[in-house]
Amino acid sequence: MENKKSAKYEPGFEDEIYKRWVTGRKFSGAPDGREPFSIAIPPPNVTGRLHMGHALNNTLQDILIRCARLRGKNVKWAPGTDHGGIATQNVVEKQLAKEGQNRTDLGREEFLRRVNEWQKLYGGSILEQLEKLGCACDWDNIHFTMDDTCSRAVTGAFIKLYEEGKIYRGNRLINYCVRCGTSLSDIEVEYKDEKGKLWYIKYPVSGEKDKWVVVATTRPETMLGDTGVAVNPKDERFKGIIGKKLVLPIAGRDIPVVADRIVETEFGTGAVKVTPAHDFNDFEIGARHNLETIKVIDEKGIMTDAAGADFAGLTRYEARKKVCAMLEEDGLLEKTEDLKHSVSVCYRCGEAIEPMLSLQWFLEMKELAAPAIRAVSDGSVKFHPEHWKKPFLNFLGEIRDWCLSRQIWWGHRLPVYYCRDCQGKSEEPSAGVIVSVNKPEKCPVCGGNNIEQDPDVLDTWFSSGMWPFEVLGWPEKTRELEYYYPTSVLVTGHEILYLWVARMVMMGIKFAGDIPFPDVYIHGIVRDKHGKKMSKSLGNTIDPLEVISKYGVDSLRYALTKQAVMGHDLLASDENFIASRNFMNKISNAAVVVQRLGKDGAVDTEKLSDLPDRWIVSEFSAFIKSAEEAVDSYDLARYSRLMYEFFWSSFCDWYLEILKFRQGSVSAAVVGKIFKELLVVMHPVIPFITEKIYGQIKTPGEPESIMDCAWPDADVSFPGSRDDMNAVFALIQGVRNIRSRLTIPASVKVKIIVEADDSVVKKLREAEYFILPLARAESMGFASSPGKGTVSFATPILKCFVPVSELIDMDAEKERAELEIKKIETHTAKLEALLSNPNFIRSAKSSVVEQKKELLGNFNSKKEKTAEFLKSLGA
RNA sequence: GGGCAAUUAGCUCAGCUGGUGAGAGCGCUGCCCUUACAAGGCAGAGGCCGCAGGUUCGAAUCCUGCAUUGCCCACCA
Repeated sequence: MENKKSAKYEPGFEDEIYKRWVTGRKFSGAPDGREPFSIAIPPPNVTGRLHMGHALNNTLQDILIRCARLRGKNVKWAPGTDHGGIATQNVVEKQLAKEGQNRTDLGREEFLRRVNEWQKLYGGSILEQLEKLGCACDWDNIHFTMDDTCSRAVTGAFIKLYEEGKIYRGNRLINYCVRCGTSLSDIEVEYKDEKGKLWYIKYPVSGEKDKWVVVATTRPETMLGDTGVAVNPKDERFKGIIGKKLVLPIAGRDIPVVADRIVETEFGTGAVKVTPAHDFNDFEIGARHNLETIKVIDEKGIMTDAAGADFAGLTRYEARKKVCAMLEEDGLLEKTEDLKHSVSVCYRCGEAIEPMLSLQWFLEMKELAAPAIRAVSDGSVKFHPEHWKKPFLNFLGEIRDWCLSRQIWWGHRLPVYYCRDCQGKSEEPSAGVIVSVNKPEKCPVCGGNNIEQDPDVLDTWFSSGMWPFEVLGWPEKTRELEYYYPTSVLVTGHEILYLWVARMVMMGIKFAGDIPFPDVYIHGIVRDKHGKKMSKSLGNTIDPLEVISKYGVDSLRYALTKQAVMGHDLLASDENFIASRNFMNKISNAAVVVQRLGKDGAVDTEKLSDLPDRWIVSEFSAFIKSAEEAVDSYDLARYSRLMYEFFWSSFCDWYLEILKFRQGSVSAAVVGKIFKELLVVMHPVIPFITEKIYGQIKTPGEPESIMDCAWPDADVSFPGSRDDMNAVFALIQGVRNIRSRLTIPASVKVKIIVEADDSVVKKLREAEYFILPLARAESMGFASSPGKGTVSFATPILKCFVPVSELIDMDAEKERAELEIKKIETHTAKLEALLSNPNFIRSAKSSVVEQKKELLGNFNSKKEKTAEFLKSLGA
């Protein structure tokens, strides 16, 4: 105790604590009579490595979980991983490529074996990284979107939807990524602004000399698949040409001119080439006018035979060049213009999407969306912040059918089988289709055994859409499902609102019979210190694990949380982590003081007599209340800022400083109690340091772990204590201000003389034991005639004089006093005007009026006292 | 084209269900290694709260318009 005890915050102790939590089964949840609180983790991809987004997302969840647990709820945080279809397949394929192989070399079975192997080896590392973060996940129940439970759920759901006629197979225009080799749903497509060109091409009118229609296009290579040209029916320029035929250049085919309202007269030439097989608009135009569809680009991005002998086998980009060259040669290329337009790209690899006609499986969405729309509209599902509600509803309202099938191998294979014999007998798309959990022995129609399973797998989002009830055991009617579903809240970023959240709401209502969660807490994204989005290609990523080893997990968690203001992105910078680390250091050090000050013990906080005790207890209660409110409204940034403020300013800067000068043991007991309870309240955000310190200061009868402590009560407070303390603070700060202004060295003690009412004097006497040391004063006297050579200041309830004859600068002091009076006058003038305004008196709440009156009184009182001081200076 | 958000101290951001010397962290200035903490303490400087209107007794806070930035959605051939 006599030796200086180093309390520097040195991370590195966390793993051991985490191990204790796990072996102590602190994270496991099982149904009981308490109120449940559950969260299904947004499952990271098995390929994932912890990034700042994960760190933020999981820290926030962990805070909610730990908080709920401390506040007496039965919590369950269900962890797990997502198989991540395309993403994972891409990763393994890349690895194969390094070995000079590709997946077709291996064959489906062997490839899947490799992915599984890979997944087993690396898939768990993301979860280990969550442990590093301190996440209180229920590790006894880890799920994986391709484990047995999830697979059963997925197949069951698919079959049910098929039997209800919501899943169908159709030849439709879909988005296809030629690099990933699969179709994508419309929301897996991203748009990128690009500088492109607009080519103006002449399409000669069939049978008429020197007459042509000029069309503008950004993709000249698709003209090989043109089966029409469309113009707006109201466009006067094309009145005579509608219904005529044009000769498609290069191909030489005749194509009709049709009128369609979708065509903008303003854009380009007002005439659009129509390629129904490779453009969504064109597809619709084609459908409306019975135009042929000619597929000129295949799934590999290569021109098909239908593109003509000159082009078949070329890539789409080679074809573009050649088409342009040939048009130029024929004099049919009128001009080209630069054009900025948006290009659709694959959200997994960034490759340009090729819209194409393709036979795929779709899920009819309108009916599924309807109850989800209702749930969001009536507030059964709420968004925090609320402004996401509108775009979410908008998405659901305009939802299109979901292309479910993916032409990759890694994923849930469609539970769809084809009887090749029956298929051959009919043109019907449903002919020979058998949807079944297992491969049927024989065809139920023809009895044959020429049966093959569909090679495609399901969109990975289909299985994650069922996550909140999959993790609780659905379709089994488990006790957990019964007890923990719906989960309490979903914590996620906004980038997967449609891709994932919307699907969960729809599937939850459809299959689990209820919304999956009543609250969706949407946080921002973590950017670099310049506000740029972090990306590997920019090289500006910050590895949370590095931050953890450098500054400690708690520092990372705190730094992220304090910035997690609803609706805002956050910045990851060293400055932030350092500030957090300093906070941890302060806590470590405060623990030393608290321990030295002594013992804990039973304290009746309701019978405290010492002002600072009464004050800190009241402040603490107020803090807890605000902290609870903050957590209940998912304002975790506020929660963490509140704890910082209370701890640093109220607890350390004032209370601990005061206690150093207090005799007796009551305060020592109070400080122990409050500090311990403070650790409990801070624990959800900074779990490790609080557990560590708790372990050091806990007394024998108390729980082993801070996780089992009770959340403190917030109902003790002493009404006048804040005012009284503020008055004392004002006195101390006034004296310190004078000391600083006159650069009185710390070693020199001053005398202070106070002029005040008896009641004030009495309180100051009681507080004298800490006023003197904190103001560095040797004595505090009470008098009304301080004599010459003093510097002074006033608060509303007292005047204070500090004799400093040899240091005083009369002119400067006068100036200060005059300035102070002027400042006060500007405020009193405003207040007086306000209070003499009958409208204000009439309309404002009486409490506000009272408050203003008091404020004016305080100003006046202070002004009066300052004026007296000015007078004494001889002004 | 439509929608949403942001704009407050040199920097990064709180505050915004209207109530009156506008807050924090970092940075800056001055004094202090005062036996928890220099990763600290104390005291300061620094803000027409984006611009222009409006509502109100009262606006950083509500409304309208504008500007700048960012994001989302859309059938920009």
